[in-house]
Amino acid sequence: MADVARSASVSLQTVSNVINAPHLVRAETRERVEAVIAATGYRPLKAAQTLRTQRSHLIAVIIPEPGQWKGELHNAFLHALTRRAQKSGYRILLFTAVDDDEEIRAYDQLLSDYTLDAFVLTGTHSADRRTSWLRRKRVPFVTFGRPWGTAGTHPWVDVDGAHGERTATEHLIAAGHRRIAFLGWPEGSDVGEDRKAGWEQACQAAGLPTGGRLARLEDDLAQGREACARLLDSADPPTAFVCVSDTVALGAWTEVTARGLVPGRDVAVIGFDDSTAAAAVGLTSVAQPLDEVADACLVALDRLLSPGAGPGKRAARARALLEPHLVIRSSSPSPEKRTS
Amino acid sequence: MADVARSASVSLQTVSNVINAPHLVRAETRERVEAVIAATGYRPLKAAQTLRTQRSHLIAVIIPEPGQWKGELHNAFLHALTRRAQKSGYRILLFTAVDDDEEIRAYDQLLSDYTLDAFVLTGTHSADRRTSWLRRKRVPFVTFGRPWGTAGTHPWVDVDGAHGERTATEHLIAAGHRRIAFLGWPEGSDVGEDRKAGWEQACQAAGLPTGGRLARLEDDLAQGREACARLLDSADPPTAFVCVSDTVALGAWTEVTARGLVPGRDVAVIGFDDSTAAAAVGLTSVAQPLDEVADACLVALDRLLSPGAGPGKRAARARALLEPHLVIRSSSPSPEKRTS
DNA sequence: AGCAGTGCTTTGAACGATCAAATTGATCGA
DNA sequence: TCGATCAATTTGATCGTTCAAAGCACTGCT
Repeated sequence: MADVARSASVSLQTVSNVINAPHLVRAETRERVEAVIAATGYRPLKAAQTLRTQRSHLIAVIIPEPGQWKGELHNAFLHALTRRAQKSGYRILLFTAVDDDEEIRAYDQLLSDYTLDAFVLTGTHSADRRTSWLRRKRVPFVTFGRPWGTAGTHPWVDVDGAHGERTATEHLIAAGHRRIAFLGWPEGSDVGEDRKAGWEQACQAAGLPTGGRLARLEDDLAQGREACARLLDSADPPTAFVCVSDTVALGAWTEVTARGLVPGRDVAVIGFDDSTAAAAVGLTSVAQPLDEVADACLVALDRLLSPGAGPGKRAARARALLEPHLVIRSSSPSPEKRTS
Repeated sequence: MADVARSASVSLQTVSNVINAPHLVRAETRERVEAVIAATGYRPLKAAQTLRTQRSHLIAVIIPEPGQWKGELHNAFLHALTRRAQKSGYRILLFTAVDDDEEIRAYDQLLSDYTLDAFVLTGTHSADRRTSWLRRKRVPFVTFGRPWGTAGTHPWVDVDGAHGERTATEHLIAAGHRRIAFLGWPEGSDVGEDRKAGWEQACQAAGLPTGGRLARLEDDLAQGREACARLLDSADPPTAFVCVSDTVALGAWTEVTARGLVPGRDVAVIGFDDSTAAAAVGLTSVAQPLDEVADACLVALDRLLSPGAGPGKRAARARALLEPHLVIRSSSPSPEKRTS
């Protein structure tokens, strides 16, 4: 910076102003300084800025144990977030933790070591200790996931699971399906119940019964296959399966295939999350708009971190409920067939 | 830090010494300072240390486009790396790039903004511009992946793919298989050829022919399934398939299942990478020891970053070729059957 | 007594940036 | 002509830490 100042015959502060408050500098001077900056490739050192301003431009995000919180989705989210953050001059810092308490301890460490600007949390659930801890410490954060059942609210971004499953179910109904089953998770999962509700809503709106068409199982391929088999062997077998996840849907897909039936022609199957496995076997799936999620997260953080967002006034609280979209593949009717 | 110094009635420098060079401080004094540190929970600010020492304790790693370089594996690697780095007081910083040139530009940005300690590269290939660029800039780095065909060497860690496939093939031979096929990638992939070589070695050692038992295809489930079908329909069908990846293996698994055959009983299938999909369907697979890889990466970096590793003397160059291990599931003979 | 050596601790400067306040030079109305 | 106002720029202090050099007791040797 001293070099730039000398070359442009101005003081250090003027160089700083050209970068951080260009309106304070006369156009002529500014251009001269900018030319030198461009010529030398000067970029301010984050460490020095951080020391002075208490801003690191770092955002910490957890990287979960592989296999937890559906690794592939989190991975895609991390990617989208990293890309989007980069565009706003932020960077993503990783950390690990096996449970919420360890995660809180990780927050504490990160905050005292690095001078973090914010956190992005994933996998929120009811009575989430993490959000209350962060709120108490007045640390800016956004969650990917609604504050399920929690009273205190905070900026969040989420994907409307109910809307996704409703769309999936309506897609099947439009193609003539009348006996549509739902393969869901056990009770107690906020996300799971939300997705189930979408299926119910669509069925009820079309006057289709849901009784006896709901199976609850762990997020496991084998259990999905088994549940699918059970329903297919029942007195009144469904012609379509809407599933709470791709894992479960792939189980159903496997069972259908193993019976010599063709998914999409004989029995329809729809999953959730649009995993690579779904794409590989041609499974129709509800895709989360992760780029939009990442975008909304950073917009919320920008608002939180920009001056004016003091702890006193919490202006427009950012909440974004985004709509997923259906990726139609061979395991469900193609849109053209919607002639019924 | 000033608070600690005052409470312990010592100077700032002594507090610093207690933390960074305890041997310089008298035991009595040290204990007094340590007590105050413990009581106040003081931790030095990274930003200030970085400014002074030019060390950020930050390691940058790419997070690839989802679907590239087999996302799930990279994700698991990132997790292992994050955990291991945390243990050594380092943190992982993410960045994205779509190709090598953009990646190099990202290096440049990261280096001038943050004061990075090192990079960890993945997916090395022959004539890799990234490694030469980093070497030229004298930036410390380790690669997960051998410097395929490159003359200049640098610290690297890799998994012995040939050893993995050899082990897989020997496992099948020990169980009595004599007609073992290999589903591999097209020529030109260093990793692919390495894995193929393992299968060849095992076959040759056992006097089994490999001619006509090799299929080359893209890393795609459908192509894996197709190649499997072609071989099964040939005049001399194989009884077992060793595959270059889980994706391909799952294709073969699907084809076997669709024919009403039972994987592991009628036809054996073995994949590579031990993905969650493999675990879900019970596919035997070669697992990369990612914890060990992460460990070796950090050991190498520690050596690179510790004093004494000046650019002049490059003491013991770190290279680690780690052995993967076979995770035996239902799609291949169980070890007990090894009675033949 | 004087001087070098050793062990422990303190002092002053520096890392690279920004903030707050001071300075300079115009412009302008009274 | 003089002070007031305003825009553009500079000066001095500061963020929290570590480095380099110095200071201060002792000890031991001559």
